[in-house]
Amino acid sequence: MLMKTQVRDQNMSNIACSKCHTRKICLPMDMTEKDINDFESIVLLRKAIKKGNYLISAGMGFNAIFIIRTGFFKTSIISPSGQEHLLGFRMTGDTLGMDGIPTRQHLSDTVALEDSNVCVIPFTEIEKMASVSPVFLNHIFQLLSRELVRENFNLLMLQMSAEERLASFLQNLTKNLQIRGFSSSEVLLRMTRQEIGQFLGLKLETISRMFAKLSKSGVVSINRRHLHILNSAALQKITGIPN
Amino acid sequence: MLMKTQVRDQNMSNIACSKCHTRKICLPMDMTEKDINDFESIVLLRKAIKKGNYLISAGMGFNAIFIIRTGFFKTSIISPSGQEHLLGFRMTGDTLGMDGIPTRQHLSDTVALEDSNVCVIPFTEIEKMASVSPVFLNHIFQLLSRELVRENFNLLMLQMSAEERLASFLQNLTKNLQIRGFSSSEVLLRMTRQEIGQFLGLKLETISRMFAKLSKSGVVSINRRHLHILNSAALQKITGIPN
DNA sequence: CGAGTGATTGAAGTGGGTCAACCCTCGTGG
DNA sequence: CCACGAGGGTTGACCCACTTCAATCACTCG
Repeated sequence: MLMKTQVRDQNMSNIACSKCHTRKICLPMDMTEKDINDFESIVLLRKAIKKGNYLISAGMGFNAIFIIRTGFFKTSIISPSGQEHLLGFRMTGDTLGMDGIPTRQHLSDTVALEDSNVCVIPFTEIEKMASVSPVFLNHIFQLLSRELVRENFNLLMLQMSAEERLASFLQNLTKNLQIRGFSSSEVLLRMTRQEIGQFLGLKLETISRMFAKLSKSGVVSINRRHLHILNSAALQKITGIPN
Repeated sequence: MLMKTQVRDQNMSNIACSKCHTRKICLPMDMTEKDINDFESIVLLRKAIKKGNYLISAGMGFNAIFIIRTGFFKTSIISPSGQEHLLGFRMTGDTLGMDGIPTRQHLSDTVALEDSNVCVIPFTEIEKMASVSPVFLNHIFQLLSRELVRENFNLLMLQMSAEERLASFLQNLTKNLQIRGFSSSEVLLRMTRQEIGQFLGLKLETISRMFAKLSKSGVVSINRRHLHILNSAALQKITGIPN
């Protein structure tokens, strides 16, 4: 079933990580030319996901991890009480599906918020490669623990006030956009107020009000999904987190 | 400096994991006799930690992971605003210090809440063993992702009401005690109301009030640190999480 | 053009925070 | 052996940040 939706990319005879624009983000810094070639050889597939579609569903069997080439995703879980909670948003170069490693079963949903494109990396290949290349094994550890750091941060965020939460969300978002070479002052939000709220543990009305507040104080200007960061220093001041 | 506080256990000529009572919790199920013997050979040290002392400080260099033989710990981080937030409590058989793997530097503090005893496992040995034993490599993955699952759960918890948070804290605690063969109905709390609050994102007064509420409705009885779970089915009902 | 979804804004309600007083227990030292 | 102090816990009164409910607005897309 998975195979049916996977298609070999038509635009390239083979997948050249060494020439990919996300290289700097999805591969470890200290990989040699040879390491990269080895890695290329196990990234055999691309997969396109339309906006609104699931790349991963909770409970689904785990057999590959994904790296986002282009697009934007949200990851979420349904709480026992039936509410959806967002674990985070992922963009170009981010890894998806790591949470399936332990149990060989995915724990969370991953949905495309715009038409997207991912590389598919079979986990058996990853294991093989990790067992012969310490550099690569270390990279996998790094990826896993990057997740841990992210979640730690989210935990801290949930203890802040509504304004601080939204400010750190925006700070984080723009930092990630900047790292990837996108504009960090002019942003098209890919998610609804409701989704931001589900991520930050707030109601959509509160998100709207906090945007209004940040707007009134001249920190941002916002019109529906079009966001301008006018004063990123002020954002830092609100969160207390240096960039 | 680390060496100074590490002492070879005096009571045993060498450390026998195969005979240790925490074996079922800290080692993977599918380890062969040989695997266990190999593992034993790299667990060379024990370390005793007095109540109130740090086993790990944030920022400290990472070179070993620890497994709790006896005792009880809290792990915490200081937020940019200077507040202490608890990431969780750890008991017999739990692993400590995994968060240092990525950066080779610990991210959080770990403090003993009672006099405790841990096994010290040098990370270089773990890496060596992981590169030759797929079973062991897999175990390390399992441990890392167990952390991820735990944090996911904490995120969900922070979206619940005060009563629900305390109930799921108690549910979790008693489940863990039960797995380890302790009484799950009669518990001596190792932490203060303040620490429970720092973990659940609530103030200590709120914890006290919620204990009073659970007490009034006959779910628990509590006197300072002495807790009795009178109706664990009611706890489940409050959290909505089956056991 | 009209329906539907997402966003904004106001008014009223409430869960948990804040502040403060008081209690209990335990350890310490006169 | 008792007095004392300190730290942890409880409880009440009040407050406020966020939620809830509801009305209205603004795009977008059949």
